[in-house]
Amino acid sequence: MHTSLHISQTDARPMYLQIMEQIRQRIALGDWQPGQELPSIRALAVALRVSVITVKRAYEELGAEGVIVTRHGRGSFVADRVALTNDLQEQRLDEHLLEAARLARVMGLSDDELATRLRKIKRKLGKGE
Amino acid sequence: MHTSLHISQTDARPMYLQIMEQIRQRIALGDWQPGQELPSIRALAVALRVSVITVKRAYEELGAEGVIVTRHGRGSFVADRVALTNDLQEQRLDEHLLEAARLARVMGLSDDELATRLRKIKRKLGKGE
DNA sequence: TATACTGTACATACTGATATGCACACTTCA
DNA sequence: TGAAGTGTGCATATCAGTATGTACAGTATA
Repeated sequence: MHTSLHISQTDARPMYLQIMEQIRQRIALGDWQPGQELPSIRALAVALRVSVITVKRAYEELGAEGVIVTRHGRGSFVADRVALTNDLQEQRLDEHLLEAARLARVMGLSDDELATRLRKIKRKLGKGE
Repeated sequence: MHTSLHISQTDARPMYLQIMEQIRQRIALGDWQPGQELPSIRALAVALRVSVITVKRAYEELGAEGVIVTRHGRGSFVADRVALTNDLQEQRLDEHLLEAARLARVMGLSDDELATRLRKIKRKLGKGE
């Protein structure tokens, strides 16, 4: 199954978030298909040199988001219809973007300046955390 | 001087942040003028029923932002040239962009997708109002 | 049904952020 | 100079988030 997920020690974000993100990405890329079984939490824990519980937490939250489905004693699977982007998150994203756009207009920022600002912040985000 | 700052217990954000924000607002509104002395940390601590140290922390961070200036043994004062209206807006803009970037990453959105989303929202904003 | 896989529950440890009290240092001015 | 006002340093308490190991429970199948 060559999971090839990995934990970055230099990444300040919690491990369970890193795991969640990489799984989301695998699914988004079509690398892992709907219905397909995910690595067991034990197997993944060993591969990542991380506690079972940490993987469990990642799976739990992905389950709550509807990205995967977990069955006691059976395993975890990519959800059939993957609402990969949570509606709630999408709504929050738009709220922040809208407020940002409003402020930018008030401050007289051009589209380019705003876009540049966003890029800069994304860079910092990727590096710092 | 009727400070009339207050701490909301129902507000989940830390007290020192609430204090910072209210002081920024007073200054932005011109309620507190450049050079004007702020309440002493002790006085404010008593008024807000909060520890001296909590107020100190708020003042420290406002000092680091250049919004106020603190002199040992003298007191704290509104900074002389407070480009606060703009700084404040700029800060809020960055906060929204940062949160948007965070969400986008969590949702697995690419840079392009995020930028497109922002453009779309800006268009709608320009038309609607 | 026994075995070897699955996931789960729980008690605990560690860390960083937040909030605190009190003794101390600086400044002003009567 | 001393009293009364400023801010500061430090040791500590509390809490939420993160991470852990191990004993337990469900499922499949030889």
